[in-house]
Amino acid sequence: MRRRAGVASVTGSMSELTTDISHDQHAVRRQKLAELRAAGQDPFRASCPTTHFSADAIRLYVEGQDNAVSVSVAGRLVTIRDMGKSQFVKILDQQGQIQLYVKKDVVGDETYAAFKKFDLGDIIGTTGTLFKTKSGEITVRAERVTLVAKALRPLPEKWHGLSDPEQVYRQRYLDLIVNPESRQRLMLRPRIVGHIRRFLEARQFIEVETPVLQTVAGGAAARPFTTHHNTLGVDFVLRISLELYLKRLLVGGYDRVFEIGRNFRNEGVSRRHNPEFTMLEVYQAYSDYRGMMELIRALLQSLCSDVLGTSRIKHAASGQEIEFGGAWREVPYRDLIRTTSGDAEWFGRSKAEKIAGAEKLGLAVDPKWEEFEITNEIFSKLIEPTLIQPTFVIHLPKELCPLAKLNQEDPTVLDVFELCIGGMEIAPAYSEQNDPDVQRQMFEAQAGGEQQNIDQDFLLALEHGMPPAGGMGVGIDRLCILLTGAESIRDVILFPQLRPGTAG
RNA sequence: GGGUCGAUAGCUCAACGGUAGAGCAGCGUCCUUUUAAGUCGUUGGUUCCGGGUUCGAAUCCCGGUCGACCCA
Repeated sequence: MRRRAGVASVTGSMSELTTDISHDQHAVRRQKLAELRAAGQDPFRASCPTTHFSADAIRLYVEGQDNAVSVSVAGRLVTIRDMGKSQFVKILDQQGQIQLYVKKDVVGDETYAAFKKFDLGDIIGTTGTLFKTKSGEITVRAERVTLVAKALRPLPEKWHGLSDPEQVYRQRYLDLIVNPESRQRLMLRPRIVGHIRRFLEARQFIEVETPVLQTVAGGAAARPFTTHHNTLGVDFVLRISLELYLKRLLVGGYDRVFEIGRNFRNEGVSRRHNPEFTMLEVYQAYSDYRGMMELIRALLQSLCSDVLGTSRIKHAASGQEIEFGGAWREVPYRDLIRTTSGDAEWFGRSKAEKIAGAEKLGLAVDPKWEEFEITNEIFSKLIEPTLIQPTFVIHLPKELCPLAKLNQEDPTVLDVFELCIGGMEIAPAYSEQNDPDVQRQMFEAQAGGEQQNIDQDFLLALEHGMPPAGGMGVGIDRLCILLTGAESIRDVILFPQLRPGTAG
């Protein structure tokens, strides 16, 4: 990581007193680069026409018909098996690896001599015909091979790959080249996101983009990042949620709307938290939280069948299998609290009794907390981690969210659910509050003395009339953790946030 | 922010108070269907950084940097 290539050493054992750089791979490659240039070759070509990616090319092979199909492919040289006058090598492209067979009496002496100087890591292009080797691997019999871009640094070891987590994250490109499981996992994410887009578009949802730079960070309770606009002379915050702008669009007549975008929260970094993370938020006018239940279940089940090809996924942390098929468990928040606390009358207890009860359960409780916070500590510490199978926790207490509608039969709870899977909150959804006066009261109660943190423009929009709607947020990173069986958010984010440091 | 653990060759890892090693990669040789290809030879180190203890430190102690895990 913080090491540098050693300087070339001078060895007196050599016949002339020359600098021996044979141990210094960077210097050896620099020298090869200089030789190529001296010979009038371009070690960094402007282009390299190809006809196929690797897997597509392999699919063209017709059984029993060697050398019938010609392809041009390009990629990074990742394996070399040198047998003197012929070599088997493998190149890696976007689709994976393909083997090339480079034979001296096919490519000619001059090309073969040049090819022998190629290094692992170089990017090369080739044209040739497909055949099957005697061990059954479909391979390109190279007729031409060209160096397309020289690599001046060596690749990590081929068998163990790159395992230092710091280097994996800082030099993700190396991880992607040498660790196939990382490639697979990270390439699954765009397929998941693409599927979500197509799923929602098929249901007539409109995708939009709303501001990242905001004057009030609304829609969630989190510390924002602050920044500054020079010519306007105004401080901005980076958004912590998408909610309030998407609801403005409900007012504006976008009846089904969604955004997949980055949120920023100036809080801790952990296995489940990255300072910037991706949320899907979706709003459907004239629906409600129960409509969102149908939506998320259909979405996740279609992801399982269309992208993953299975409805059962191994949960890395617990070792259990998560079953996404069928109907999902639905349970009121208060029932879970009563069961876990072992106290059927929990919600009738005084604050002192709740503190004593929570401590008896082994929880550290701050006496300054409100009663609902003490209760919610039981949920987040003792209940949520145990909800491995998909579970809709419904009817959360009204203090927990100022943006949802109260239940009509029991106005102490909300018409909301929290979808928990794999011990994580995956998707909260609400029947959205659309009464501007109730919304204002909820904001004021939540803000306490910090009235400047209330988004007055949003309340003005509500006064123009917002249709009733179901709304839902889905943490895309957490969903990817779940669907890829990853253990950490850093394994599903290409470039997770680290302290500044130097790679290589 | 607190606790625990970690950093040694380009990469993966040994050595745990007494001459810093191996495999892969590199360099040189043999080999025209290999699959971690094989074969013979060989180079390569500020042991993360800075102090300290000791006759002697990769190893023990203190401080720092970066990372991992747990907790807040």
